[in-house]
Amino acid sequence: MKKYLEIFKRCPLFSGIDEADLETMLTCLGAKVAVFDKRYTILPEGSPGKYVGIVLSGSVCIEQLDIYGNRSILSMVMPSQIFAEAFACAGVASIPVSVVANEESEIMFINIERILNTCSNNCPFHNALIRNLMHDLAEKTLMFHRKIDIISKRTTREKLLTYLNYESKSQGRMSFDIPFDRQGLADYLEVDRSGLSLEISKLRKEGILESRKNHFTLLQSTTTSSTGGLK
Amino acid sequence: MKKYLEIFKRCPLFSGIDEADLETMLTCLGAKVAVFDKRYTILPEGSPGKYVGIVLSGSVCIEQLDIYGNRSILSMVMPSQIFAEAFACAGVASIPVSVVANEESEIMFINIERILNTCSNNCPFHNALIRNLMHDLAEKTLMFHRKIDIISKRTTREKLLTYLNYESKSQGRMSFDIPFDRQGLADYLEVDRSGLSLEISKLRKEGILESRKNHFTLLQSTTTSSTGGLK
DNA sequence: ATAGTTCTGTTGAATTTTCAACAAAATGGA
DNA sequence: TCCATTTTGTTGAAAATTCAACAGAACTAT
Repeated sequence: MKKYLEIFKRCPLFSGIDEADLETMLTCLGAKVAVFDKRYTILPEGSPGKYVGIVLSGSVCIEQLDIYGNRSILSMVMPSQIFAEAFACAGVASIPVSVVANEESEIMFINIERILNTCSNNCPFHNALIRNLMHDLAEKTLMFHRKIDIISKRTTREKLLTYLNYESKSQGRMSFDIPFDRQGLADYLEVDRSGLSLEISKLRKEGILESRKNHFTLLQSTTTSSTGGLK
Repeated sequence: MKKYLEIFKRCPLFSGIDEADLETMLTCLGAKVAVFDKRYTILPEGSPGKYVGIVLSGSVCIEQLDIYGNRSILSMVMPSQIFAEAFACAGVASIPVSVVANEESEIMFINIERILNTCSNNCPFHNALIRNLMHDLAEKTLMFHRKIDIISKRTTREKLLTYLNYESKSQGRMSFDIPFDRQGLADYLEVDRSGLSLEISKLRKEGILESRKNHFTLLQSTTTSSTGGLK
């Protein structure tokens, strides 16, 4: 477990927990680690919501397939972030999404019961973990607010620019990578891939952005949401 | 406070708290009640995220206006439900939504600090409240999953049917009221109002549903999401 | 290096949405 | 009850999206 120390330090679930206590705590929580190949479905839709997942390396994709096979991406989860905690905390019988490895990934699982129920050892950290879960869930709610703000826009262009502005703001620069390929970005923005490619081309020709693969550069303070945003 | 007892009993924030302790607890938490007229903006966008709101009567609308004045409705909050708790728990400086009274409404506010920080009286209920908040936030996350599932559909018809199916399932009947008027429903589904009216007419003519004002009846097990859903 | 596979950008046609405008219906007060 | 206001349904035109198909680029594995 030593080798994941840097991950644990940044993990919202463990914030405020003393490094020295981590190992005993993880043992007490019955944490298990597993490795998954790229594209492996870690938790298929319908799985019981019993475990909180922690990405130790790689990345996973929270997605949903409709009856036609169209994929909707809810979020990407990067190292040190957690997933499926909402289903676990709400105690849902079967989760409404799939969790898929975006690349080879190491994942740690903790049974939520071990977190919520104070154990026989009277470990002192349960209350801290619950507070951390509460804070994390509040942040996740904000994340969904942003996602809804993005996909509630009526055109592909507006969705894309709103997304890129959020990404730019959160990374603190005008030039940044995004964690999606084209199809992935389309599935996150909930639009058609070819229409998205077309729109990116147009924006490039209009001098509003530059892009190369999954690297984007915004060329104007295109604050779609305050300056008036380019028609 | 006595007259709100039934509300408090059903409020997710207070679940598991003994009736007899409610009054002292609310005093200790510094809970304040205020009444707002229909259409009054209870918390404008940009307000500090300091308070958790509890709807005692009436209903409020969590909404967002874009630069063109288009309204997006995130959710309706009914009596005994709470709102703005995610902003409070995440400690955001300014909330990204407005909270508007949908009708004359009585609202109770509690400063989140009073909940999170154990007070000088060493009140025993802080841990219970934090657990309740955690659970509530997990449920809110599920609510947003449903909302995203709805608005990620590509056509107005699919959005509407997906929404009505959720509503039907959650109310446990095929005939039910929804908490929106036409414009409100359009703003929740993130579509054009006139297009929505048109689609409702079509569905009625096709014998898929009946509707009268905000009362809808689904005439087929239109499980848009499992049976195949009508073209 | 090469062959096969996957990803990305382009195009045109069909479908759907948005927008504006207006009439009919419903609502709320005086 | 009647008037004024708000809400809802309809329509046609313009704009945008989706869909299918394909070619070129990029990537993988041998």
